[in-house]
Amino acid sequence: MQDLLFDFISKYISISEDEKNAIISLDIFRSVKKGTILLKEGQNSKESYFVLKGCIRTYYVLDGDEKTTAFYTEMDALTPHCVTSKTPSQYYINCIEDSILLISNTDMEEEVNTKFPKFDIMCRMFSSELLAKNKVDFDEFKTSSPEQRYLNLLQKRPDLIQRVPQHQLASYLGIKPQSLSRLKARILEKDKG
Amino acid sequence: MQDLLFDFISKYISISEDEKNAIISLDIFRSVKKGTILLKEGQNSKESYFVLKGCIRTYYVLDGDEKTTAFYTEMDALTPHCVTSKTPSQYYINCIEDSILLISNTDMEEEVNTKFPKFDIMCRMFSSELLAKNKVDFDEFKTSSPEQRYLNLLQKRPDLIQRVPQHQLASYLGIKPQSLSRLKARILEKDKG
DNA sequence: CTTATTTGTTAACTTAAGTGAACGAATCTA
DNA sequence: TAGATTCGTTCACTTAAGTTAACAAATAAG
Repeated sequence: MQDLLFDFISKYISISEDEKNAIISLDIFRSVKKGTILLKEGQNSKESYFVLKGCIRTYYVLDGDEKTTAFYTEMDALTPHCVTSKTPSQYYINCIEDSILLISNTDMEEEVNTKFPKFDIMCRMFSSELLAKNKVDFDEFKTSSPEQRYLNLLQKRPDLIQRVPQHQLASYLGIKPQSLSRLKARILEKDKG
Repeated sequence: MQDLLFDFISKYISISEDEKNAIISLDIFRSVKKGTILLKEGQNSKESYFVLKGCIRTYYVLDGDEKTTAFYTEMDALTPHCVTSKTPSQYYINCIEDSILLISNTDMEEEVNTKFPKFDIMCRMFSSELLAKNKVDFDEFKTSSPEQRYLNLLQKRPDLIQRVPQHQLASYLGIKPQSLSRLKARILEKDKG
């Protein structure tokens, strides 16, 4: 399982056996049960997550109901806003499948930098890449209709549509569950005719 | 004008006079005229931008018309997706006001790191903060209606509504120009009644 | 196994966004 | 300055999403 992580890191920087052992010694791999709440609204967490296996989601509670805004699956990383801004979290993080996560804490930063000095460089490459990607996703969202967004998701992350409850998918697509049902029926009708 | 940049950097790391001089010696400050196209679709640019004064926008050309997806104003930074992904750009970048920009090139990276070793650390802090913020903006967009998005913009970036053409604002809000006009009229009507 | 809760779909109705066209007003250009 | 283009708004009409409610299927709880 850790090999997945090292393969991932190798995409950005070269990594020695010593560094691999140093990372393992940090003891940051966690097995997390489906349903676990990793972060609650109002909390001041310092934890970041990297998904090795499974799925976690972020959601807001607005007017009493949940609005799911993102899913993180294999090889996705998430540093909650509250960690960088040092303000209470506006949203929840929830583990929706039995998962294996890498959980790091900003308090460990000094230790990480000592044991693994290339950490900053790697993070800079990684987070600037993620930022650019996130912007493109946002652009795509802005410039397309709900139906196009659904079709796009079907292309790019077909697994999500299978592994995730529809009502969570709906808010992820920026619409209501009823609209998602209708939209899917509409598409199916088109394919027939 | 450069003081603006140094004040900005100081929010993340401490910076010495020597380092300030080193940054100035990189010769990266540019005055750019309104209307200038900084990046075109299909180009493989290595340039990143930091706005000291003025405004630049990113836009796509889809089915022959422009879709504006973002505006960058004072103290905003933009590394185009093509720079990190090393693939041709999907979008344009356009200077929409006479501006003063800091323009850096990935070819300069080695020189920057020599002259200003804290650069990586600063970038990591900066881009991970930006990433988290961008996600929150995306979340907000997903969970609100066009009208709410407009009212939200009115609160958070009232200057944008003044300084930017309405048809560009419309696609930034994910709607058509006609819908933006209608939506504004609707709000005005509500305020009266 | 039975009951309660959650989840997904369908339907009727309301509301708002998309579309295509028209029209001044502002801006640019020759 | 005259003519062309761009820009913002309005209108009538179409299309699709929001809303409220009902109901069946799947899942969880007792």
